[in-house]
Amino acid sequence: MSLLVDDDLWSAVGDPTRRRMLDLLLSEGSGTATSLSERLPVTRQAVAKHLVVLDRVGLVRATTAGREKQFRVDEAQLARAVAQLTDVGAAWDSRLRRIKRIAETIQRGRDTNDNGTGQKQ
Amino acid sequence: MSLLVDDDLWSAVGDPTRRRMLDLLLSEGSGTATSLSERLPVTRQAVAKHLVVLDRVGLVRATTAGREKQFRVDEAQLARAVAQLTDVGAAWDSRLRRIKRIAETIQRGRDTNDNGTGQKQ
DNA sequence: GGAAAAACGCAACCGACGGTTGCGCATGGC
DNA sequence: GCCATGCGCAACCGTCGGTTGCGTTTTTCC
Repeated sequence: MSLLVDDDLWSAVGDPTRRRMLDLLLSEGSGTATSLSERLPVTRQAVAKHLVVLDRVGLVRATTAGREKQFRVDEAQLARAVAQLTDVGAAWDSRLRRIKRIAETIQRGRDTNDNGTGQKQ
Repeated sequence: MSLLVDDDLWSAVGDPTRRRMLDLLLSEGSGTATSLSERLPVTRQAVAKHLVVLDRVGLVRATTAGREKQFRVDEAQLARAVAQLTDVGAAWDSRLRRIKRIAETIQRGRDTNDNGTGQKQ
């Protein structure tokens, strides 16, 4: 009921650029700040900042090799993020279903003159 | 594949305070900036700003009655947002599954020395 | 009817964030 | 050894979430 959501994880995934970065890393296996920036509409420095954020919440991990720093997705952590997305979605969905069911019941019943919905003043 | 996500809708839902506001509006049916702010750790003005954002993307609608401005969730639009959450989640989930399957195949086969996944430099 | 209170809107301000430009430093190829 | 490549650090800018302060309108109540 209380939707225990890790706000850090969520907000990490909340940024559209970071989502595209995760998409790229997933589809290509790994990438550096430079390689990712070539496929994104932002500069390398912006990508590097996002990588710091993603690393801080554990969604990616880096392996330094010489002058290159390869990043790849931490699959377990991304799975956790996905679970949170679907959890919140499911919670809202169930509430919406319940509301719709109640609305239909009222529509059928018409015993209560409690003005439940869109009554304009 | 391209995950056509409405960034405005997503970012509206991306903020934790706005998520809590939607939760409150769903569970209580409706609310004003003042009533919501009493149940949130932020001021009325902050809530009012968030309501503007939510209204702009169509997630809530307002009905003014005298000095009060009642907000309620637009269920169809929230349903769209939920669909986007689950879509992105499903896309990542399927990629994760595919990666895991490939990893297992490599683990079993050991014919390719193409270092596809978690090979530490 | 008039004063106080309740609800709202507007504006200024502040810190954090996404993004850019510019520079310096290390590593690798020739 | 030299130069290109990749990265990190710092300064700066606009936007956003949040606050405080003040003014306006509507309701309440004597």
